Amino acid sequence: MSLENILLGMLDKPASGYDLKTEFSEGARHFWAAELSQIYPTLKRMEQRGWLCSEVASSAKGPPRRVYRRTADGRKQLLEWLRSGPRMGTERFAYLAQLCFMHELGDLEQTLDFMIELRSRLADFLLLLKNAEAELTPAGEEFPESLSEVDFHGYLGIRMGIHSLTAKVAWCDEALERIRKRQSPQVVRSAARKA
Amino acid sequence: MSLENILLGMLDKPASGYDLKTEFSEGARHFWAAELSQIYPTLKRMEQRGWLCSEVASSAKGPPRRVYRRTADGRKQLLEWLRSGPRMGTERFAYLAQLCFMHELGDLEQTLDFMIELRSRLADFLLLLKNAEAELTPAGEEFPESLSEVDFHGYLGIRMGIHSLTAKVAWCDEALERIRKRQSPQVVRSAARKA
DNA sequence: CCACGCATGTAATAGGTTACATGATTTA
DNA sequence: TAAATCATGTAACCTATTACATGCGTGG
Repeated sequence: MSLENILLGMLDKPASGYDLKTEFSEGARHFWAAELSQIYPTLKRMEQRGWLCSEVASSAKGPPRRVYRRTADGRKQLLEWLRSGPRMGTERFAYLAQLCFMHELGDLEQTLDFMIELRSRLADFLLLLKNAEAELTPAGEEFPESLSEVDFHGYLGIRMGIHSLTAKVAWCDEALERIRKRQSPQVVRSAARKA
Repeated sequence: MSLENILLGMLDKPASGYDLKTEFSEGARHFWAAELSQIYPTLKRMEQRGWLCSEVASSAKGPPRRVYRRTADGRKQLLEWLRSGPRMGTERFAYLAQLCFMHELGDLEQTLDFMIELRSRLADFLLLLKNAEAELTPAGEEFPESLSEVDFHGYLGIRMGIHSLTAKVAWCDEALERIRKRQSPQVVRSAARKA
């Protein structure tokens, strides 16, 4: 199960369920999503299996926290997963499916609106990743050779996301142009002369 | 549920569960994956809800086929989904998570092997999409304006996949170079002079 | 005192995978 | 006659989402 292994990977430092959820939300973990209601039972199950251990620590603000750390067995499990080769086939793009069937609406205007909204959402996400990248990038140094092993791998992951999202946003723009051209060829041609 | 709506979208022509599975596997439906064992019960459930109707037809080869077609209610449901705006947040990239935690192995050589394998898998998939694109592309015509509404939308979807995968493969190459540079800076620098 | 952020969880339901079970027809 | 392709499904299990329920501490 991927989530279990991802949590093991994130637990290179002790953390509570709440901490882990925060990490998922902050965009650093752009490759996966999980809700608290899934994280809590998963952590409990992993502890029962002996991959984690936990202790309750009182918190400055709010109720006491259950802090997890991974065991030797947990780390062993993580390494196995890492060595098992790239796990593919979990990709699912509902929005692409929607686009492909959009012709059923029989109205290109709605395809256009859809693509405008999609572009905006993808661009927002891209910005998030670029911020994460900026945090890793120290100014005026030999880069990325200067990074630690941990940050170097994080950097590779973030860059993959940035490349893919940049390409998607660019394609949204091209698609928008094609749709507008299809709607009214003349208008777009004169707009193109201005640009 | 996305799968239900996707099946509704695919059922613009009558088809059996087996037919639909074939369509998923052939790469034209690169945005989603589903197994037969999920498709059959889903179709049954949708028929009970009145979104589909079915009849058994004998087949030339093999046992008789249950052929589904969508009802007016089914089409209504599809249109609602299409009008609900882009469905985001279902993306999950297990392989990116693996890459980010790869430092735990403490051996860049394994990161390298991982990226080589990943690149090869992504490139294979890209080829599949390019073939699908070629099937839509008639030679020497006004393109894509000449396409039907259905094919135009399919074309947009395929192009999105091609753009994103091309970017990912390119990033694999850049990542491989960075990893090699980190392993042995001198070797790569002399190789770069040759190129 | 109320809203907000911190912090934990459960229950019900929905969605998805793997393994199993069956059987016809065609091609090598 | 054995393997491949066509064709349908069930059962057990695992994974994920949504809604609900609880309660502390701080700042306005």
